[in-house]
Amino acid sequence: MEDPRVCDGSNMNNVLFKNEKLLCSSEVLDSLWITDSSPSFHGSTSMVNFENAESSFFPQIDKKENGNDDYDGCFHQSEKKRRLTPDQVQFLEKSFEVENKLEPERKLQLAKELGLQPRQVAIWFQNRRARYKTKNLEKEYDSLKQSYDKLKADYDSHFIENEKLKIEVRMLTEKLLSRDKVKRKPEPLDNAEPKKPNLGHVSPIIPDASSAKSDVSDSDSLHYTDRPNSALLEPVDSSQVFEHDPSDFSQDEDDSLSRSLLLSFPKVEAECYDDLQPNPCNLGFPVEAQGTWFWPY
DNA sequence: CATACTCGTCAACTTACCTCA
DNA sequence: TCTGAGGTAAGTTGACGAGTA
Repeated sequence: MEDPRVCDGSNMNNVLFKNEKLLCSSEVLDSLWITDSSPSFHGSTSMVNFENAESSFFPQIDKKENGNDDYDGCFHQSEKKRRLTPDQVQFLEKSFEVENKLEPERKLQLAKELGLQPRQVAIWFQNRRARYKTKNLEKEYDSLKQSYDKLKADYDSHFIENEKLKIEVRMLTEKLLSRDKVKRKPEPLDNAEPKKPNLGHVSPIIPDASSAKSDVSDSDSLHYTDRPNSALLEPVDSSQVFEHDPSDFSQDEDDSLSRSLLLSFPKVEAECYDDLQPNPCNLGFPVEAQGTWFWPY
């Protein structure tokens, strides 16, 4: 059914790689190019003379349906649209795969081979590029959605892990504080009183366990007793807090652990999630998910 | 050299037609 | 047979670059 003149490999190559050949051989171009001997192409009048055309594509177009009157008329703009034949489309597709842009020379060559007007070829390429772009966008969307879903899953698992760690920090903090209270009990009351006036301009040091936000940040200030005015910040002698008691080795260990936890966790969280926020796209997270990036301590 | 004009091409959008479930 | 949806060829528009007077 296919005319080997058009569809055999060598001929296809002549069309598809014409541009390359153009660069190296004008003779090849001449042989491919419009000549008087070409029965299927006569420049701008090619559509008028198709009755004599021997292109394999063209006879399928019309003779089935409309006879010779429409055979010519099918290319008049007033006529109804006609689909390209599968062979024509296949040929154009192969050409598109090679190069999706259409140089004028190639356009004319394809038009000649397919028995179409150069304008039809140009339009086909324009529409094909548009379809290609649409499909590409769909693919891109799918891939982005996949990435988003994966990131979301990661985020969710990190969030859960983070919640667990926060609970652990809170428990350890409370444990630490209750131990401090036990230590302070034997102290005479008048030792603490002179420091009361300072509390007026200093935030309370004892963290409120009921306030989630104060848990970590206040715990930080509790232990930064080496600051210059730490004496003013501390309601009790800081030396008592960090008093080294060789007899209570396990407690010391516990204290160190608590301290390191208190100091390090907020940092870790900040490092983990701060880099999510500067992303201008917010990684595509929905607004409701973005709200949880600001941890309520 | 700068400017204005023409021409060809492109992307984006729209319309009209065809096919098929 | 009718109909609506989807695909596709072709039209329209505006932007852009190259060539030219």
